[in-house]
Amino acid sequence: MTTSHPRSTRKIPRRRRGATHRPGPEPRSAARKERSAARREAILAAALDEFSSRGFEAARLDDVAKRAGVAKGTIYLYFRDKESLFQELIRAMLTPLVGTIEALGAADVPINVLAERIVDLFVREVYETRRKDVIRLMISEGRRFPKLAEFYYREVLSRIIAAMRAILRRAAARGEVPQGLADFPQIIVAPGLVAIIWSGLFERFEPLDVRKMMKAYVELLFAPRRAL
Amino acid sequence: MTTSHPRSTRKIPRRRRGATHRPGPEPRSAARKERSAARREAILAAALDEFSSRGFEAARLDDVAKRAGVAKGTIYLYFRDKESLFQELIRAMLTPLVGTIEALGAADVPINVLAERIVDLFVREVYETRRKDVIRLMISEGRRFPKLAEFYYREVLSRIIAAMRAILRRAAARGEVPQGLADFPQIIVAPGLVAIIWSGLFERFEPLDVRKMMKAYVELLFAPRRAL
Amino acid sequence: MTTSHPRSTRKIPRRRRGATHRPGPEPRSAARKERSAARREAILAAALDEFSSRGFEAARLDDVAKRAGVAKGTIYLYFRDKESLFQELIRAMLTPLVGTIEALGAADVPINVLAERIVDLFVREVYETRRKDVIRLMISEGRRFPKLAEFYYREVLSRIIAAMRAILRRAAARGEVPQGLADFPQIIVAPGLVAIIWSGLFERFEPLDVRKMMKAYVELLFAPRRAL
Amino acid sequence: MTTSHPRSTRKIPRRRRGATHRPGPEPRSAARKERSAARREAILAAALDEFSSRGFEAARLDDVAKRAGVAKGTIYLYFRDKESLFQELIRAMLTPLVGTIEALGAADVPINVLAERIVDLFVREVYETRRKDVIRLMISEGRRFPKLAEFYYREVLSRIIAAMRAILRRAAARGEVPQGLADFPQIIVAPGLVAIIWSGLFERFEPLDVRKMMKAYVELLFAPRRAL
DNA sequence: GATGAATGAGGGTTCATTCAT
DNA sequence: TATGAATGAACCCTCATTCAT
Repeated sequence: MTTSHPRSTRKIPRRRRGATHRPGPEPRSAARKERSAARREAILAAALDEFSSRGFEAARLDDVAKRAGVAKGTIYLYFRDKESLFQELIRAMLTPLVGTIEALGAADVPINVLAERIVDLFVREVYETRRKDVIRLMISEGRRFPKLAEFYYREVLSRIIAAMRAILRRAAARGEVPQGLADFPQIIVAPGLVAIIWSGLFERFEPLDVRKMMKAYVELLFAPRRAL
Repeated sequence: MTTSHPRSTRKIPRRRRGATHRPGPEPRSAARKERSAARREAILAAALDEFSSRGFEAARLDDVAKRAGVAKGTIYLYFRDKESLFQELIRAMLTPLVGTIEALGAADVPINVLAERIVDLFVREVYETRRKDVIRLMISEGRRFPKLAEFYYREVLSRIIAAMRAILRRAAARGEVPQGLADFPQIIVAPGLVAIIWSGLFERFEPLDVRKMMKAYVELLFAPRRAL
Repeated sequence: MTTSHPRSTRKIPRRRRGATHRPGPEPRSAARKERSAARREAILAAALDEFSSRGFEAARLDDVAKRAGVAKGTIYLYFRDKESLFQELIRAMLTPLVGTIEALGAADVPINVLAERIVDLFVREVYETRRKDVIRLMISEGRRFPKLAEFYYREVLSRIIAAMRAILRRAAARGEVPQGLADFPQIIVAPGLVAIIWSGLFERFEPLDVRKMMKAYVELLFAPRRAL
Repeated sequence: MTTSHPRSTRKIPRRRRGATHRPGPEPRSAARKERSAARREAILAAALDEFSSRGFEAARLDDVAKRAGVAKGTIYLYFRDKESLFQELIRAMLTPLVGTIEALGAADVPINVLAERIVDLFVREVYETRRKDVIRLMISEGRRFPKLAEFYYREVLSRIIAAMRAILRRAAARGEVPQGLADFPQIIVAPGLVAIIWSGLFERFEPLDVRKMMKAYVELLFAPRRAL
């Protein structure tokens, strides 16, 4: 199952797309290459802004272009279409996370120390950056981009989960956490995700101190236990 | 042919969409009333399907109508516009939850017993029903409907949170959970939300046994502790 | 399924249609500027045709576009919406009239000479041109565009009336017309308007020789009088 | 030529109309007949209100029904469709005028006396009544209803014009007006029409005292002349 | 007759995408 | 490369008309 509905985002491409679309312009000189990369970045940044505040469908490439300081057509020099732009945006911002987390997980330290590091990483590298918005986008729009969800699962999530699982297994072996927990690493990241969702929807009614919440969570999880 | 662009004369739609829009046709006879209610339900059900699979913006009222077995115009007899349809959908399905949860929370039983009840409620009344989709919609689209988010916060979330807090305070008083937890009831519901998100995005890659996960979570949280 | 009807969350269109809407695309090169102006003219001309034969409401922008040889969306590059198109059409074509009439009125010649000139102006510059249709539109649709009516009154009519009044006062001072006439310059232009209305409605049953009618009118008005 | 455009108001009737449509319900008893006539009148009155304030296209039968205090479907018991309603409205209100004017014209009195009577008739029977609105409608919408224009020309205008012509010929024979005037009776009614148009468009900027204007006009036309 | 719920064609407007310059 | 004018498919919403009750 991809989506219950038979139609893709845009049923049939308006006009046939050339099969030879290059992922970006091929600049000759180093200066051009630099300028080109800068434009690409500008477009991605603008796209994040627009997608974040309006959602994928409602965001207008016109606005992205304006915000990026380029012409509408220029976007198409760097991205095949709106969907590509969206997907590349998510890929570009989430991919780097994996390595960092895997690296963290490799350290052989007590679970509560590790937990603190992970929380810190989450807050500094995700919650306090644009990555928060990207994850929110992934959560909100991912369902309609099965390919993207698949990529995200394969390249990001599954690896983070694997790292988590390894950590949890080691911790369980040491008696720091219950055995069964390694089966559900989702539990570990759940409050982080909820914080992201909360910040987007309800912050204005009831602010949330993420760091404090994460700390409370870690304490809850890894407080010394009587018998396991 | 040189005048500057004049502004539109009529800025206001011909008729103020009044606050008194009736929630549907007002049928005279009982038979009609029944039929009317059935249609309303059919439209809401169809809308949930379409909104769920495509998202609010991308969903087409044409498809909603087709799926509900009515003409496009009929939708407008029951809902003012697409947005109203969306919001009523969410309100109608989430509002009833509150009472049930508050009722549960009133019972003065040990936290792990209560937790089990709540998990059961969540699985049966949310996760295994269309409410799961509605919550997913709320998460995905809520940002672009501030009024809806506010309604949801005020009428649903804040009351659920209050109930949770009460439960957690009682549990903390008994030494069942750490003191600080009552400050972050979000922690308690986090895995439930994550399960909902997961089911929408990654179920097909890696199925999730919610009941088991929730059980693991409850065990983790409320396992007997050494010292708090 | 019982909540009262919620109001729409987003009451304001995504983007305020600003006061700074440009009157058309802003072409860089001279060639483009020319082409752009030509398109604008083509759209206005087509719009006049369609509005004239169908009326504002019944006219379809699709037909305007087809007649102008552009795509439907192109219209929106030059005009904010259907109403703007209509209003600009009227403004653009009627504004230039004022200067000409005021200039005519400045000449200090006997009333019957002046009258002849005005009649000639009316026939050549209005009755035998598209301006006749524009005035007919103004008469037919003006009621539903109060802003347009106001503009028309302020920028066109009141000035024409002022010019007429000046002329009539001078003529009255010379004993060429009764004193009271200056209070009702509408009387002077009445047959012209009636000719325009007639041409639209009854020409096919009974053609009207405007020039002759206007001549008869002038003779009637300004024939030498016994005593005033 | 009917209209320059090839399409009628509604290209093709949505569904075939029965050829046997009766112009109104056929009530059995006198009471019913009365009630039926009253409804018809109510609908016509409501239609006049709505058509007058919005124009034919923009007026909604829903509003007409509401204003008339009947259901939407009821209108179709009395009139074939929106267009019929419009046309019958105009016919019903303008037809009675003819007799009155013809009667007036039959009196053999000096032109200025007659003129005064006609002015009085116009003000009391047209300008100060709903007939003013009907004439305004005829002027505004007539172009798109060639059949109606034809009816109006044949049944109303041509007869009024004939009456006017007879009057003017008699007056010319007496030397009261120039010979040529009988060729253009439109001139006589022109200020009346202009007053109607003015009242709809510009009254709020500059009120017009019709009676005074008509009086000024009559004086202008029929003041004793030196030589004709 | 009278009702008003239901229909569905129609049209204004938007916006992703293209392409001439 | 970059631009932005132009395109036209798509979609929300309206409302004349029908017809079951």
